[in-house]
Amino acid sequence: MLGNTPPNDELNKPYNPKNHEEKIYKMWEEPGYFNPDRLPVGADQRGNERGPASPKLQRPLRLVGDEARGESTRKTFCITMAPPNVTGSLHMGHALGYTLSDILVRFKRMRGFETLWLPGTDHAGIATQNVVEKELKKQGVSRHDLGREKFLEKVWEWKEKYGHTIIDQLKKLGASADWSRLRFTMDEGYVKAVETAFKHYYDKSWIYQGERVINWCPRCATSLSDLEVEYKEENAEWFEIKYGPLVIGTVRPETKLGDTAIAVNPQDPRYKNLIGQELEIETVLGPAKMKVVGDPKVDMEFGTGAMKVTPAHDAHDFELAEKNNLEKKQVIGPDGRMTALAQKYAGLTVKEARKQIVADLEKKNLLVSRKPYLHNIAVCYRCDTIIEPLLSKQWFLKMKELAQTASDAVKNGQIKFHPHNFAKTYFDWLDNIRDWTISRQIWWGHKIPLDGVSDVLDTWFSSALWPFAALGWPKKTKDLERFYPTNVLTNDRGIINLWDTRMIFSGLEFMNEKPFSNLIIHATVMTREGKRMSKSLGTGIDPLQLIEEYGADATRFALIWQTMGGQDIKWQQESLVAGKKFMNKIWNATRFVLQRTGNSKFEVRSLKQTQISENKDVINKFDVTKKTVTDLIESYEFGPALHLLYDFFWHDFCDKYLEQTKKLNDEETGSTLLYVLTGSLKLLHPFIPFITEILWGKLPVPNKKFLIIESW
RNA sequence: GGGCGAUUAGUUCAAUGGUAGAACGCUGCAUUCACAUUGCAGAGGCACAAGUUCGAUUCUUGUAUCGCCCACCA
Repeated sequence: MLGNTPPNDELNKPYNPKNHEEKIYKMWEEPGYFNPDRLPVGADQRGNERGPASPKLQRPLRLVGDEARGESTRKTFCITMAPPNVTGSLHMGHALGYTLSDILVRFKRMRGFETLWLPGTDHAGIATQNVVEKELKKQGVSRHDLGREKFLEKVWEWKEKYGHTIIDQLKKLGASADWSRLRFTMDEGYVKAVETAFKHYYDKSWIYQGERVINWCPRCATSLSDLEVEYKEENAEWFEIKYGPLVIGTVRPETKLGDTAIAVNPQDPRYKNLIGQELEIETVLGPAKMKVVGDPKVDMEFGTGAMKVTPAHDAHDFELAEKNNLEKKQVIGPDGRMTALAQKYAGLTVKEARKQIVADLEKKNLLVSRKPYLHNIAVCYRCDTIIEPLLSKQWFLKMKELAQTASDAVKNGQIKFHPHNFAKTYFDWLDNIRDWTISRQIWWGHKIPLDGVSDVLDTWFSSALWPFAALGWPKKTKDLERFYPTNVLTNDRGIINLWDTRMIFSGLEFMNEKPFSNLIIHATVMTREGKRMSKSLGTGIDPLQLIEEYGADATRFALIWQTMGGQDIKWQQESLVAGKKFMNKIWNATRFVLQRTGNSKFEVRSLKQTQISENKDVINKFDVTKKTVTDLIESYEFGPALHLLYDFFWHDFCDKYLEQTKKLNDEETGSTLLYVLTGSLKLLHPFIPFITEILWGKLPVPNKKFLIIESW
């Protein structure tokens, strides 16, 4: 079988990953070792051969999938891969997260579990639509020129062409995911899952349509959830404006055209006697009448203590208006321009209107003061455009009960966060939950399954179903039965509430069972200075370049080497050097052992009778190391596990024992060398899979399989 | 504003209620017999203050600095 042969080139002096990695990956993938249905079972008793592995030594695979199911008693282990965006390319955060998953998956596979790492990609609504729109723009075409149907065709075309980029990159990293099960959050079965989920909520009356003030991105022309809004500091101006007998402050004078009331704190001695009165107020649009309402949320200390109420353009004011039955005047439209209600300002952009209105206020002698003011502005997380809070009709999902079940599942220990601290982020969000705006006014996404609605669902609505939808739900598939609930999920802390929380309540709602037992929140890779890596700031490091230059093993080594107890990694290029050197050490130690044991009758298993105390020492030390490393991986302490292995292999095995054996030349030392080396390669394999597999192929081990499927 | 975490060698990080370790870097020596991507040796460090303790880098409290998350003040 093509690619099923270990590389038979000689072990040249310097280790060069480039010569090997691609070949090795094919050797794993083609026989189906990533696929739990095609894993060989049990030990093969046939061979007594020693010496380097030959392809003949590979025994035929016995299937453990559907065919052997009845008799299979092996336990399963499943991770559903956090599906990267189809628009994505691998960044350091991915590289770390996926390496961690791969370590666990390889470890469990070697421990004899039916192991599935289920991969997929996410359609990433707004992100993907933006990418394709940008492409079209180069040709001078907008999506509106094309129309919805044609535009969607273009997006699919784009997806077919570029959507696998990140998958190819994951393979370079060594990810042992079962690509034969690859899913996409908009593939046929997944559409069915989303529809089923929507219908379920709808029938429960948890999905409703309503008019609310939502976050609106004028550029993307869509609503956004609170979690999709980011804040930026901006130097603005603070205006104080005469409001009849009162003075109110604002940074956005243009929204005052939509004011329908004034709010004061009922405790405020200055104003409380005004509550309930209707004031005659001179505005830039002439005289207006405005009611004064009392609300304890008004901060007496802030500004003048009197607050204008703009129900159509502020979420809090909206609530106030609901409570007090106030009129809602929409003066800014979805295009970011003033509406007809703004009268003479209609058609102006927000910015233009502000300038004009301030000038008019001055003319009318209504502007009391203006001064520089530093504040936070809300911007779109995708395109950085300033968010306009707008009154808009959207679909919402009621969160109260879902939040409760999600909260309970973590409180009662069904689902564990690692590190546990992050559960706090989760509880805080759930405790202050608001209904989820699930509709988006873009074209690329899951259509809301109701007649006559052109909106699509928030991307996260579909991702929320991932752990079971990717296993086949709503169909009752064997995979679903076999692998759900999954064991572990790994991702960055940035999406705890965007994604993890929503998977948890979705799993509990649709499967009556948690989606995973352990949630590993991995470190964030920062720059050496401790700043966020960001493409736009040019502070990012491309893991593919590292793989190209140092090899996947050294890159994985460097990532894990720096993953210690703390949460952030300040990326150090030096750990790559350490990794590269370590690879070389392993390579050469193996060459040495082969020189000592090649063409001989050394047996891996004969060493237990050894009488030589030096041998005992190294063997005992190895056994302890093995036990500790196993425990560390089980408790997700990957960095310490790797440090321990490094220390043992380099300083105990190479520096001490290997040097000693140069003076001796008997069978016991040869066997001991083999015992410790082969054992070490196994322990190292999950971390640095390529080099260990190559070297494994060279060692005289009886009944040898590929290392990836050897027993731990 | 609220929360979480960090502060240890030149740098990035460990460990620890009683001699503080690693990697990379640095200095010296050695070796070409697995590896110069080497070996051996060496220099070099617990943010500050108070408390608990026989004893604190470790526990408690406070201060300072830094980072991250959440909220968002009209």
